[in-house]
Amino acid sequence: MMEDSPASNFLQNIVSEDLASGRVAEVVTRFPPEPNGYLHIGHAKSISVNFGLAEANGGRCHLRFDDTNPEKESQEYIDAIQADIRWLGYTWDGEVRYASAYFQQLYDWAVYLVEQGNAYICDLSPEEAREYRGTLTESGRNSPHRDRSVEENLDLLARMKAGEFDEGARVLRAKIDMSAPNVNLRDPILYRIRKVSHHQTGTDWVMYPTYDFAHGQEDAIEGITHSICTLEFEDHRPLYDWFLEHLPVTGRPRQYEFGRLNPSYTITSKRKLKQLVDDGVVGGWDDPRMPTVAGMRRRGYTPAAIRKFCDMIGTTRGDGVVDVAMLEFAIREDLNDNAVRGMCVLNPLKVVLTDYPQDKLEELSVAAHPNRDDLGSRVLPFTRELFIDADDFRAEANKKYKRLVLGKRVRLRNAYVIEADEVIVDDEGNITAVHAHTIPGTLGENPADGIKPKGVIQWVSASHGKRAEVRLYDRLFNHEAPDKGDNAFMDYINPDSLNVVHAAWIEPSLAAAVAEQGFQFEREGYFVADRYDHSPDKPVFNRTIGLRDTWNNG
RNA sequence: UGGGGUGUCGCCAAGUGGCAAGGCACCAGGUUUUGAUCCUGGCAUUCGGAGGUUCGAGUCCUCCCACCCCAGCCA
Repeated sequence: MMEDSPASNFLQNIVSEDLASGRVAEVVTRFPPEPNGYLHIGHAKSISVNFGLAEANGGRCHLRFDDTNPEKESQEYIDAIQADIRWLGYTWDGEVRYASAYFQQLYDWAVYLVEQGNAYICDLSPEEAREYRGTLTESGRNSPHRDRSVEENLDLLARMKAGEFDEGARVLRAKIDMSAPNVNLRDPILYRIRKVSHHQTGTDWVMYPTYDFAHGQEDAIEGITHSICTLEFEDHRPLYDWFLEHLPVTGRPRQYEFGRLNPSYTITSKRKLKQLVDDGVVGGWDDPRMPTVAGMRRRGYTPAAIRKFCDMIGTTRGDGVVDVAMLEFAIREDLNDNAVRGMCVLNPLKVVLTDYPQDKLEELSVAAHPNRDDLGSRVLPFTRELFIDADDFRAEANKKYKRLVLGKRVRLRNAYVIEADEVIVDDEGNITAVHAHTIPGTLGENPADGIKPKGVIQWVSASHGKRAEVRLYDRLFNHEAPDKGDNAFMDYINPDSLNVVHAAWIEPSLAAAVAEQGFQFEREGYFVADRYDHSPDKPVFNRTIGLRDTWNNG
């Protein structure tokens, strides 16, 4: 096995050079979510990049809540985000950090900027400010308040902090350049008045710093060396640097951007994900169909698979759409290697083995995994009456059909080869049962007469099997790029994204599964015992992902 | 004639002037008590386009084209 050296990517190259040249002695990164929603697959990528870069280079990674806009944030999100990061298997350095813990320092720096003549209080209304800002192709105009004296600005700023002004009445702005081609540099807003309680600081503040005035300084305070974000912040980098240059900060972090992850058939806009939750399209942020970390967890995806996927797709400055098939591959690979096997019949059809004694019971000991002896074995009760899947029987079929057919043989997985003799039909012509007989001596052996069955099917003892609820999930959207356009994503909801089988049959050992344990139900796919609803008395499994299926002309 | 980015196989992605890695997907075989796994083989005379420099260019230069981001008192 090759040593898994850190995947080569442009960020690793930068870090390597910085370490080699001595620009930094240690790599310190940070994952800085705003607690305004649950983490999704895109965040998982960012976490993988930030924690991964630190891990691979003997550095550290901080977890910092970028909580500068209390209106949309909450403690619920803070708790969920921490749980998700831990579940993914990452450990942040030291305590959890909060941008809000730096509010006083940030305010002091705002005062400093005013004193230096680099910031001013502006009384323009939001509408006026927009008008003064100009457009992408036309220069902006200076605010009429741009040349207030330092004294007046200091007084106004203090009164703003004291709560004398209404929301929207005034803002603090940096004095940069209203004609800058980069719109972010046209006297950006540093502070806005928001008379709302903050989940961390309560009512201590009535004004809050904007992302631009906070982020770089937070990084500097924490000694972050490489501040990694996504591409859309690229235009903010000049501003990020401007503050670091004009403020008496000690650290000198640098911002680098990489391309956002966009898996096909999924949405990664927090606003849209929230809408799915609020509109009841899904059961919640952790609905197994959601691309959230909590949703993927409940779906049965594993941390190892998610991390593998993040490594597979690389880290670049491109902004393409990654085929979800890659994510699915990572999930299947991990589960195939590690999940215990079991048998489950989703659409039961009774099979009566007419030659098998009514009261006979054989307890077959079979491998838990086809090529992992270390995973042990399980016991399968074999009896006269069994259930097989209705799709695995046909009165007649062509030779491509490798399952049970009247007058033909099939191997019952881990048990006997049987041959179908008769179809039992009810008054309306529906098949209610199949009568069959076993081929003697076929337990672990091929038929003595040399007539090998063409196929193998799963089964569950009708008398010893357990009932279970099985939730079959499929992709939430039936459009490759549902995120394109404004609200079109609601039109692309897959109406068949959830199909609940209320009375499936599972082999008895599966009922003992512990919540979140993953299995492969042979020939059906990978399933996980539901994190919340599963219990031995009332087993509930979620389909994580189907098996790869190349039998495409049934 | 606003600024900033990105363009290498259907998708992701190596490649940093020397003769186009790899993965996913797909196709064709083989093994198989899972139509799974596994194994073998196939899959870019060509790198957005056109010129140019060079013995030699995906890599350098010029021009052009396409797509993405930015005009929140969101992040």
